[in-house]
Amino acid sequence: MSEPSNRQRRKEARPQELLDAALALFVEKGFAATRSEEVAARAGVSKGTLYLYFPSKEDLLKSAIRQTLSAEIAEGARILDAHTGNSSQMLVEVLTDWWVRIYHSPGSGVFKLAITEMRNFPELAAFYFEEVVQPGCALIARLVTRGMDSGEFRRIEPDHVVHSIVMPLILLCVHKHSLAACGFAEPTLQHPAQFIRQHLLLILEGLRQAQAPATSLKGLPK
Amino acid sequence: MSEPSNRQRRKEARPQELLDAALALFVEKGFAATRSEEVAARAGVSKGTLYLYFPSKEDLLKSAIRQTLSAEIAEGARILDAHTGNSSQMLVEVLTDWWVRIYHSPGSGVFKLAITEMRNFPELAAFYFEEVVQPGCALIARLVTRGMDSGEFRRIEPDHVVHSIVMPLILLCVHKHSLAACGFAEPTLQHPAQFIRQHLLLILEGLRQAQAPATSLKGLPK
Amino acid sequence: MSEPSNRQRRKEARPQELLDAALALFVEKGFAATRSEEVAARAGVSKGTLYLYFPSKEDLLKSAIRQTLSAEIAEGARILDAHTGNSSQMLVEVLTDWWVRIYHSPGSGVFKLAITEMRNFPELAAFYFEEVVQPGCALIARLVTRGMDSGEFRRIEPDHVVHSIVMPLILLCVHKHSLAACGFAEPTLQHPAQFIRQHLLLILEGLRQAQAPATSLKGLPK
Amino acid sequence: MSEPSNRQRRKEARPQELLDAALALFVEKGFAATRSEEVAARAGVSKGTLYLYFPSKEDLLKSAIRQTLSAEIAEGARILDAHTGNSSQMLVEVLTDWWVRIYHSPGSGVFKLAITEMRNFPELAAFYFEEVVQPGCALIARLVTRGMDSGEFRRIEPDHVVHSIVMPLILLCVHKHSLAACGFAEPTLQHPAQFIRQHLLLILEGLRQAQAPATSLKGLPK
DNA sequence: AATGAATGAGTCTTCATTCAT
DNA sequence: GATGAATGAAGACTCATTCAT
Repeated sequence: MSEPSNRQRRKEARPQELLDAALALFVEKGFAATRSEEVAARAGVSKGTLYLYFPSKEDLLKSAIRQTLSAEIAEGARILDAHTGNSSQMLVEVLTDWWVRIYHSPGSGVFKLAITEMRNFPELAAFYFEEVVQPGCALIARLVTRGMDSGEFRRIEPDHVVHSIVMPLILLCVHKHSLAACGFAEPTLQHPAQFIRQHLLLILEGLRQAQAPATSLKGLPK
Repeated sequence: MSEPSNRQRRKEARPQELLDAALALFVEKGFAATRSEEVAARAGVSKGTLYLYFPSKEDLLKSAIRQTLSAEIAEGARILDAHTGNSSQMLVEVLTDWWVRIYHSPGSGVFKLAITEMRNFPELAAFYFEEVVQPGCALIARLVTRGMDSGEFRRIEPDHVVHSIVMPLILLCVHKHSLAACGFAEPTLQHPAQFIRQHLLLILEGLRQAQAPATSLKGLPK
Repeated sequence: MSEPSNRQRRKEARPQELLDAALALFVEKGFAATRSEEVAARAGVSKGTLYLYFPSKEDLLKSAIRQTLSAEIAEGARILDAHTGNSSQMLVEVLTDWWVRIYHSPGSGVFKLAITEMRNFPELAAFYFEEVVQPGCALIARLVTRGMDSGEFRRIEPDHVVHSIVMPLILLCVHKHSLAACGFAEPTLQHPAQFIRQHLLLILEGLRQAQAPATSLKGLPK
Repeated sequence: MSEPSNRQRRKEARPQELLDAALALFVEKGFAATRSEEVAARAGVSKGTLYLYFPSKEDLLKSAIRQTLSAEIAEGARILDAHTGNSSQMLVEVLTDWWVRIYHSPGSGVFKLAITEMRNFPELAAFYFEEVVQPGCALIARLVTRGMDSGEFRRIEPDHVVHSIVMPLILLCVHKHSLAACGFAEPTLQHPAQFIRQHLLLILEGLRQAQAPATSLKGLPK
């Protein structure tokens, strides 16, 4: 019943504050180019304190990546599996909503970070592949397959389709932390929700049965 | 008729050898994590020699990026503009061939490198945007617009389409130097030519006029 | 009343310890030939610590020079201006005492150092000229002029006299850190106080009014 | 009788050209801060050529110092010993002429260089002491003693007098290559001949027998 | 003889990590 | 727990010297 003291609360929040700071800086500048003192400063503590919570800079990287994004992927799986609309709608509506959330979360940076640091830290590659890429792809593959099973989509190799769907979504996140962050935002990518939607609509059109009347999504006025 | 001496020949080849070595290592490990001595060693020379040809490590990075890829983009523009087939064919055939060449060239690494280092070196962002992104997008936009003008494609916002087309192509190159290089090759992405083709066919299907019979590409057996 | 901890005390003393070490080594070996690690070692710290207090070796040089000597010059001005004896006495007695103090202080090395490094660091030239040379010369010029005004000295161009007076004093300091430090001490210069005195007596004799009886300094037994 | 070819002439002149270049640069920047390639460039040859004539940079320094100045000192001794005027005249006239020649010769830089590098190269100290300092002082000591023997000068310790005479002359040369070279020329020292003369006149006055009428130098207008 | 490409030891400087306070 | 002074290994870059041409 006793309130945790302010200090107590700070203490418990520290690890997360440090991870947030680390993630932001690693995404921005890269692991090697980020000084651990910068991470501490951004989290509002001193250099020494960082080492009370994490044994090394490398450990900080791994924790930051591990902790972020996996949850978002899992959440996506839950939503999609819970959903019971037609597949076209799910493909466009649900996927857009889900990814817009990811886009605006700190997790969006993990794609860039993982790509960048993977080759220097092989454990990262394994983790990223197993915890992010595979579940993510499986998630979308399920969605696509369901649509084929229901007759909404043509029967083509689902794995190819999955990548046509997901790769722009990922690169959009990467773009946010590279070109866009440098002020070179492509106009098309400045409104992520719209871009994602249009992209998925185009894919949807490519997937649809030739004869099937486009009745599943009514009025997609932009 | 006099042969250039071996030493002479090496001297002229040195800058390119160093740039090649630098590009490969920077793409693999990142700029900050690559030691300049490693670059020299990979080019078969000593540390000091590197500095005979490039004034600093940073300069080496910029030169390596500048020199690669721009030519490939320009080449793509030439091919596409010279081509006079129907747009569907160009979208699938010509784009696939062009990108497969890029995928297998050292330039493929530049996408990853640019993404990674851009925020640390703003000049890189400007260069990459102006010399790679804009020409590349313009190239594809021309192709798409042409197809709309000829009645082959539906009239939708071309910029969105461009990104749906190109983003997987770019991420495929990035993938080559990240997950794939770590041994986590997604099966679908192991045969780039096939993946690109299937991706473009899916987009093509999404672009095509509803009533138009799919006769433009005869026999697309996989 | 609480004692500053040993660590605390060291921290405050560090900059001066480093400056002392730097001055000694730069005077001995020259700026370029002194390794920054040597400076640190002489101050009893490690390489890295040096850079906690000074941003660069060059900065260390400038600080070392700036900090030393100016105070001695100012002190000289104070003494002389406060003094109210006859000019002959001041010329010989006060000047000797003042310069003997300089000779035995670490500041004596600054003459050599400034001469040596000035051309590589133009700011040093400006500083040395304005803070050392000009005040020093002005000081002695005042003394000489006073003697002329009082009728003790002949009226001749004071600026020439100033240099005849001061140049041996300066070169004596330089000598301490060059030939003498190499073991080639000229016998005459081994007793700086005596040499200075004899030099100033000779100058005094050259300055004195022909008819003036040499009563101002009684008994100059050496 | 055959003219040496141009190439021949160059070849024979090379060592001296290199020594001149080396001396100028070492005096200006110091030994450690001068790159041997700079020396070669100033002499109009390539780096490699330097090493055809001198085995090392250090050797170049020693040769440059050894070769310069000793001759000037010897020449001074010859002139003075050959001269048969009264000592006052010699002190002022001959010494001024001699030193003005030194001041304007490249040898003037050797004083600064020797002072600067002596402690890093002990052989230099020995050489400089034996070949420059001692002969130079002996020369002036002879002059002074002669004047005492002839009754023109007071009998005081000649060694002190020697240094009062010579130290400003030396420092004047040092000044030429330090403050003056940096654009901070003291007005008094801008006309070396005048300064030297005035300095020597002042010393002369200090040396002269009290009762002796100043007839030895007639009309010393300025 | 002359050149200048190449070398690698040497130096400045940074920064992850430790530890006394 | 928190701090930040101290460390020293590591890395960018320089330059005296060599040697193939």
